[in-house]
Amino acid sequence: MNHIFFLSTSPEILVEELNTHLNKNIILILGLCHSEFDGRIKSTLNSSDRFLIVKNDGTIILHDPIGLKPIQWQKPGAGPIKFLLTNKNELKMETFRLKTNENFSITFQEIHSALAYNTVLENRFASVFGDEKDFITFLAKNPERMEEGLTIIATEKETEVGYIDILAMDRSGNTVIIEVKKQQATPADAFQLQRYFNNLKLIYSTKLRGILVANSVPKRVRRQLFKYNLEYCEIPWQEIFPTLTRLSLNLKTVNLNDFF
Amino acid sequence: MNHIFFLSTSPEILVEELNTHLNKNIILILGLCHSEFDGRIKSTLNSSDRFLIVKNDGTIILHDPIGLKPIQWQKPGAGPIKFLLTNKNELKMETFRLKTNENFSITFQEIHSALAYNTVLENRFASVFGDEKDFITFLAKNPERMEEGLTIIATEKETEVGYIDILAMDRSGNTVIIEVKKQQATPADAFQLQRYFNNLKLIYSTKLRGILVANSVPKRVRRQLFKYNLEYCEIPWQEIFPTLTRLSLNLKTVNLNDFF
DNA sequence: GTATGCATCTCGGGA
DNA sequence: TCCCGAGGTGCATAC
Repeated sequence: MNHIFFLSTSPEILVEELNTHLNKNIILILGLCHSEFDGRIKSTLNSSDRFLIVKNDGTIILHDPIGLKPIQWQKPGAGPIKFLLTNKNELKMETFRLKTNENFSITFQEIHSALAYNTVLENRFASVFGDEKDFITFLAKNPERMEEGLTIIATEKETEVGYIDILAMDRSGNTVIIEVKKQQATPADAFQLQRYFNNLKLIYSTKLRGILVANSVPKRVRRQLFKYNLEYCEIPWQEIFPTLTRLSLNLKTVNLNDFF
Repeated sequence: MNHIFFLSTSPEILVEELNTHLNKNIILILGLCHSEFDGRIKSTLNSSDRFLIVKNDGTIILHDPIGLKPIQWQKPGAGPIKFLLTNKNELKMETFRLKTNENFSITFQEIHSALAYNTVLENRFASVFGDEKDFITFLAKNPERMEEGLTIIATEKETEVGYIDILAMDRSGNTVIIEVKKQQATPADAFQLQRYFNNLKLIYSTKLRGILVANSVPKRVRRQLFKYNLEYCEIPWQEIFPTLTRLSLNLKTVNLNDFF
């Protein structure tokens, strides 16, 4: 059973209500507010109609009428959050995070609407398919997509300068460093490969190759790779992975049919 | 004047109401839902109590009861968004972004609460102090914080391999490349400096130094820098800048340049 | 429009 | 805990 609590828009009443709901029920407040965050950065907002969410884990999210990212926020785990009345009888939220010395305060000059609610059914499981790890797994199982005759040695191999996505060996016995990017390659990606290459070159001398695998590789990045004797391989993962998910979904159906 | 519209929790009525509010008023729905995003990645959520925001610019934000980041979302500018009834009489939201071939749908098995509101006062101005640019400005005015006798030559200097944060000259006439990070340095930051260094080495030969300025520099990054004859300088910007903001607030009438 | 780099990045994994 | 790198990164800015 879920409960919604419609709260008062009068600050004096609301502040009491909020302090009973805080950390127990999720709080939503719509109103005219100004605010200030002072910590890792100092950010000041003038009066405007905004929308505040306060979750039970201490998450604070302040939204403007447009845009995906909140205009100000606080990560979970900071607290304690305090609701109080200013000497002008305005509702004020305050919080302070000791570790990072962060202050966050919001003052509501007007409350348009406020409510609290609790959730009973919380199923936080999310299945995700198609991230870089899935791409690496796919490539490790299908190395011929990159080059014939590749043998996978390791994935996520740790080195002094970072983790190498895939380490392989080619037909000619060269060790091959493979850096994988789901998206279009950037100059920074090429430098990342170069970083691994330079580090392992000290060990493998000339028997070493480096390949940047990406959804696409712009000319600028190709030239850069060429300059350092590195290679690239374009594999359109963004086209491949939807096909794979459908295949896996089809297989799941077959398994279910076996049960009936 | 601001308006709050409390909407029906009956799907049949709600779907009509939502289609009148869509793109005009911000919509909030609390309910039990499952959902799927299929585009750059495939993400599936099982039934759980969640909280949906639909803004007028097409932003869609779906929040779990905990956590800062939405569990699923859509950036502004995609649309069109559609609300409809499934054959089970459930409220369903659908949207499709042609350009990136992204599908996003949310199905509510139960509506706990729904409302819409419009905002009149929208003052989106936010003042921010303390980002990397401010750090660079501070260092350019206080080069002795990094090293005695430094003369600033340029900031944001463009090169073939990117922008150099600060270019300076030391007492001995060496050109100094300075890469600035507000936060803890990462191996990638060290390599970025190395990029600039290698590029300018062709011009300045041995009369060139590189310094990574950061809030802190982990040992592994120090070793990496040392290996390539690069240097680092730890400056706790996170401690310095709140002092600066307070000074500037107290002394607005005084010439700030006196302090820098 | 694309390219580039910062971000109060956030988040999760691994040592 | 710190460190490290991916992200449906988002987002502003420069071109």
